[in-house]
Amino acid sequence: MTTDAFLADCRARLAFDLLSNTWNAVVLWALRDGPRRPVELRERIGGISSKVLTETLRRLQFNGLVDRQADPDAPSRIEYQLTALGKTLLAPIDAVGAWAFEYGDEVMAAQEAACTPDPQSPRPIC
Amino acid sequence: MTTDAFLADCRARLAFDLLSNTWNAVVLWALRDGPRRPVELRERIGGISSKVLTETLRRLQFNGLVDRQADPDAPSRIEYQLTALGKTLLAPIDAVGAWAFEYGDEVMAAQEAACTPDPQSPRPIC
DNA sequence: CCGCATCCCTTACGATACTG
DNA sequence: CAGTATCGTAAGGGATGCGG
Repeated sequence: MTTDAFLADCRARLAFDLLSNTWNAVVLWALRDGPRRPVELRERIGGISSKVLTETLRRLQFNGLVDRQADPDAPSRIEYQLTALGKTLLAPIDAVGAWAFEYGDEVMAAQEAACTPDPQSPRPIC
Repeated sequence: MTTDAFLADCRARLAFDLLSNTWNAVVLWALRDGPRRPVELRERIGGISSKVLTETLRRLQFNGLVDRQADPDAPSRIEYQLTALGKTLLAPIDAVGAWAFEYGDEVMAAQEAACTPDPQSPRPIC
């Protein structure tokens, strides 16, 4: 792959920007099984306000990852679903999620260790 | 994998938090080939200020992904390198980067399309 | 060169309340 | 239920300058 060039302002930054916020990846993931209504998404996800969910969906829509559709019979019934492009992002997201499951404990352990620091090391963040 | 549970406040969020800022992934990537001094990192990366780089490295250090070492001979010569844990994150990062190389064009195309909108669709972000 | 201290700005995010 | 409008806070990030 030798994606070394993605430093500076290479194209790969684009994907990191897509994942550089709290909710994009989570919402994409919540849509993995098929179309979902906003209220369903909020239930599945938990802890996301209506406003932020809408913002996130607009952002994903803007980037071509998500599609918005109103039920022809009941136009107030809205559904969102992944586009073909959006589905292709599930694999990388899954890779990140799988990593977390495997190494999440180590990260938390490191955080705790950093909070009871060896006094002579350059001070940690905490 | 069925990481469906990572919605709500599951552990998988941990990894997304790690990648939920502009520079963490980029700096990790810049360290992939071995130890680097801050000045080297800034050259490789481009567009990152000294202050922000330091903050980022502290953050990564705090999460156990990066290690800071001073040259015993010249203590003002500092080097950072990936920890074993940090190296394991390279694979998921690579997955994201590879995705960007493959689909980045489509994202940019979608962005442009959203900026010259079909007037009757729910307004895009722009 | 390292990295800390300031200052300032922008934006994400959250809570709440309100309209169709 | 879907979405918007406000308001407020917190944090990321950029620019600059200083001290070790």
